[in-house]
Amino acid sequence: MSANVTIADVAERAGVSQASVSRVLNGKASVDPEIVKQVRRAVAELGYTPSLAARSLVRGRNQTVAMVVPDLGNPLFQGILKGVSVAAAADGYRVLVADTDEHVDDEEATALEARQRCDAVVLCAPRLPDDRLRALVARLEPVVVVNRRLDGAAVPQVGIDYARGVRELVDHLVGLEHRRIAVLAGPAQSASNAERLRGIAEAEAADPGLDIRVLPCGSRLDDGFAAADAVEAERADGATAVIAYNDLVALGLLAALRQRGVDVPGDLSVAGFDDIPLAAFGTPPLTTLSVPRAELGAQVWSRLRGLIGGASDEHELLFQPRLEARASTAARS
Amino acid sequence: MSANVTIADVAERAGVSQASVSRVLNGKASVDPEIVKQVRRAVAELGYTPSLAARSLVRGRNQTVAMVVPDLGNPLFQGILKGVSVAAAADGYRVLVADTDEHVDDEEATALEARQRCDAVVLCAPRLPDDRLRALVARLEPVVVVNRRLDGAAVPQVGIDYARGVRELVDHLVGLEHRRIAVLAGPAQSASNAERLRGIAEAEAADPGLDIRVLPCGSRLDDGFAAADAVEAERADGATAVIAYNDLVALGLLAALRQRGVDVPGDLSVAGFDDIPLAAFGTPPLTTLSVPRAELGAQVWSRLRGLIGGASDEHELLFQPRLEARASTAARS
DNA sequence: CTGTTAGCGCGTTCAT
DNA sequence: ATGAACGCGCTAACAG
Repeated sequence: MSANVTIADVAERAGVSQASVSRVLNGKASVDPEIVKQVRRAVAELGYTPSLAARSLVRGRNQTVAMVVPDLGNPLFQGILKGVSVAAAADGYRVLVADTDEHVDDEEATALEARQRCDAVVLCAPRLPDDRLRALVARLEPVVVVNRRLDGAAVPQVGIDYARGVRELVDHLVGLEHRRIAVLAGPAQSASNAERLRGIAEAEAADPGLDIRVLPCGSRLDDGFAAADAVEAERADGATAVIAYNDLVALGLLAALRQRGVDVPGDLSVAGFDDIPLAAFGTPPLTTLSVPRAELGAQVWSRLRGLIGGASDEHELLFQPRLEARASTAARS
Repeated sequence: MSANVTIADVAERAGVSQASVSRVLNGKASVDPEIVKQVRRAVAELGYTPSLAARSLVRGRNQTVAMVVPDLGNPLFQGILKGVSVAAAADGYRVLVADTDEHVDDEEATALEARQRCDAVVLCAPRLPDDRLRALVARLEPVVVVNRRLDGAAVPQVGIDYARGVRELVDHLVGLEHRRIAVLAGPAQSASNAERLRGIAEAEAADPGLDIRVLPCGSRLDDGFAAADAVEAERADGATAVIAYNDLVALGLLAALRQRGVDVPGDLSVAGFDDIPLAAFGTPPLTTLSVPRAELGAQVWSRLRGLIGGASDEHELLFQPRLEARASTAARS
């Protein structure tokens, strides 16, 4: 039905010109009420639907934006995607996902290719080196950079204040009498990892009584699971708490520790980051830093829409994570 | 740069006709090697990129497919999305996500709208009544239906054999001496829930010694958490094992049970469905039925590609879930 | 307020 | 093998 019906068919059926049909469809100029009625009727009878392809060609717009992520398996990006997705949908936009599958070197090509199909892009590229990212962003143009700060680029950025969050977490732990803390670091090139580490360094500098050791780890469940040996070594060495790169890592660690008979938080306190849905249902429920993923996604869309509309915006929006103290952290015994 | 360079610019620069440029770009007809060289050079110098909008208009194709899901937060759909996404990417296709956010009544409109933007659609609509789904599918045409069977529609379907899987699970439990089993049902209108229930009924019919009670529940973490009271009542009544609708529900239940001091699997065995990444890291590790989400996604793409290419295919592909016996189920004590 | 005309950028006949 | 011309379906000038 609606398949091959064109605006010409509607025009003919309604006995008017294509232009008039176009006008009533887009509500541009004012049209004689009688014609409007005719057109609407013809549209309904024919089951006409405008060709988005043709519309895209002439308008130079798709009503589609791309979201480039390193890994859709990461709950953080899932949440942001969902947030962007529903916010964009409310404005008649759809989102195309491009998962680079952690292949940093494909990121530029993927993003560029995605941009071609869309009016703008939401870029999550935590691993891409600064200079390459800056260059990329310039070619992507209507773009908002998510979850990493980028100086010297006239592009809106929305992210999470990891440094401040992690300091809050350290304070929480210190309040519970912990002094020797192990930190499970994320992927080495990850920007948000660097931010966390910066926060750690600041916390250490502010409180000389602190002894924090950073252990290389990763960003996924199994990374956390595999870090158990190293964590145990730290514990033998006096560590009483660990801050994991994110909740996935924390949950993986929790599983490995339980398997080893280590009691959390009795023997060791563990904290994560992100407050993924499962965090509250962990064993024990995980202390973590909550970030409003959906809200963040909505803000991303809001900025993107502005850019698409021709606005310029190079502000940075930093969400403050909120400490969610749960049972996995407790006073040092 | 590459922005407003058109094929005409390339043609002029190369001193040939647009048609020739088009030919070398698409490798359609054979072209003089010399011209090929000229064109390639011009393309490179100008940084020309074909307009996908124009191409879409003339070809009637997007190189984009839509995936409609009820909830992106569900790990099952995430996995399938990823599978479809990478498989499609290998063929130069991208995928558009349309999350209906569990609003069954928007499903048709959303799917139709998505279809307009794309060459085909992957439809996950577990709640839509059969007749509406059949009607919808006809209008979506190149479409593959995921995770639910649909009789009387000439459309490929790929899903999971929930009925058989759940019987396998029951067998597993029976092998562990369980006879009184509670089942936490999923959303009432969910097709895959019905399949599971069918499996349960078959298992019961085959083994008169079995006593299985179905409890209404849901599909999410908190549904499982909230079901703890009902489960405890069943346990008081003699139930020694529970089969949850999916892993999320099982994990939620596990958390609630732990909170109540119920030992799993000592006091009660618990099993889930889907084998989401976190299942193996649960406390205790969750016995579940593993479904190859990525592989399933790849198969979905393979079928979809066939349809786009004009093939017809109305076969049903049913993946057999594999039992993943872990610590959450044990012999009745 | 309406219809006519001219593109948007590309693929594709149809001659040559 | 190549180029000229047309059309995909729509919107936006421009007249009237």
